[in-house]
Amino acid sequence: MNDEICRNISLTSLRRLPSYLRYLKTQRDNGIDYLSSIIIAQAMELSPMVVKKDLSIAIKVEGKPKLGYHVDSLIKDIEMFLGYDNKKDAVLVGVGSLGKALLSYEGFKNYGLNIIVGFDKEVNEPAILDKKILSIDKFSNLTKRMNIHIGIITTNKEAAQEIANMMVEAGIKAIWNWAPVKLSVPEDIVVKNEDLAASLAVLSNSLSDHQIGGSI
Amino acid sequence: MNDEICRNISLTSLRRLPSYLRYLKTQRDNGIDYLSSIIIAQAMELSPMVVKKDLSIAIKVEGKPKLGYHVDSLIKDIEMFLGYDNKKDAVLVGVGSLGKALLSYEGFKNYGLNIIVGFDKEVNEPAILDKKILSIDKFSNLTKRMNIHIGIITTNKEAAQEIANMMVEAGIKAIWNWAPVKLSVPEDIVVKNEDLAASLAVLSNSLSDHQIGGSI
DNA sequence: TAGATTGTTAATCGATTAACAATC
DNA sequence: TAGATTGTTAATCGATTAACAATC
Repeated sequence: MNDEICRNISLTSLRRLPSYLRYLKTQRDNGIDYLSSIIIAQAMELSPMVVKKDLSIAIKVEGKPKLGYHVDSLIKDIEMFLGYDNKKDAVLVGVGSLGKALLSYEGFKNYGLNIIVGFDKEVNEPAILDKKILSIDKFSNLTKRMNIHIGIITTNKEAAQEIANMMVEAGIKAIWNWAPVKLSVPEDIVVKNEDLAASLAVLSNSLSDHQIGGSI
Repeated sequence: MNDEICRNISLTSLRRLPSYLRYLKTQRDNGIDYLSSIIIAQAMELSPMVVKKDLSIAIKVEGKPKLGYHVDSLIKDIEMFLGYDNKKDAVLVGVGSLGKALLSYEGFKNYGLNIIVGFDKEVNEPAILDKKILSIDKFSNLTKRMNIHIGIITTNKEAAQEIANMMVEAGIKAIWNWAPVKLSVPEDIVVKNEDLAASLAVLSNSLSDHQIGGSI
């Protein structure tokens, strides 16, 4: 009766989309025009059902029975869905070794993310590759002026909450937090925690005696 | 009838354990002796039920009705369960900016991981902090001799598969892969992919119009 | 046309949430 | 004892898997 019941986009599907993209691009570069869910599933070690469900959330150009999915269209659709088409600007605070690593990571531009500048308390070097490093004093002003909505925190855990507050004040809407703390932010701010300890726990567990059920 | 049916340890529970640990340690340092699931849940923005279920997978010393959990015992139990008690040695291949960041990340020692050495094709500096950097030629020999079972790949995507093969040959059992490729390894090798693109997809999605249901 | 693969609807499975007896 | 909080067993919820009609 109600057509507006929300489309079921699962978090796990969303997480898998970037890896489909990687695979599809390599196949496109090999000159492949069409791929079936069966082939994709084999290559990515998933079941064809999962592939079909996942792709269905992003797809505009439907697959063709017997042929499969048109690779070029599929890539475009997924990129569109993931927002890789319109580059998103981000700022980073905390130019330690991790901050430097993210600032110099070339891959982000493929994913629609553009870290335009790094901030730190002390500016020891003027830039990392082509990214300027500025004093934290200039954060608010620049972020507001450039209307930036994504902030990346790579400070130590002591500074993280303070930086988060500053980000919120400056109009940041989404925070990618690499510091090992739980940030408290207003409800409308999205926080994605990159928890190295949690990753490690999963890996470590797989080497121990008491093991969780599924695959990682 | 069958007592041996596997205990249900969920992946999500496992991932949350490190953050309990962080919270419990701060509270212990504040001089708190007992904490109830209700208090913990509030602090971590979970429901008390989730807390009780999560803790129950790791716990040896039971909580006390009316009082709650004994913080010290709880910390010890979780650390034991996560294997933080016996430090695990790991080796890292690919001393680019990301590799350097991981080599110099102080936090790992709290999580029972000890990256003892970094390898690269070209050795531009002899060490990062106290971690030696060695030529990749020495990988197999050293890894076998020291009987190391965890390998971290922070190379570019072109080199990753080759390095994975080398690791497997040298007796590595678990691989933490930061390169954006799907590695193919024998079935008994555990691979944990750290997929920056997937993280970013989730963050990015939250800023867009078509949004997934749950919280991140 | 026959065979293969699609998108979708129904069944299964597993994790989260709720309910509750046990107990300090 | 009464109240609070535990651990556990049952109900709900959501995602994964299976089944199948539609179609190229």
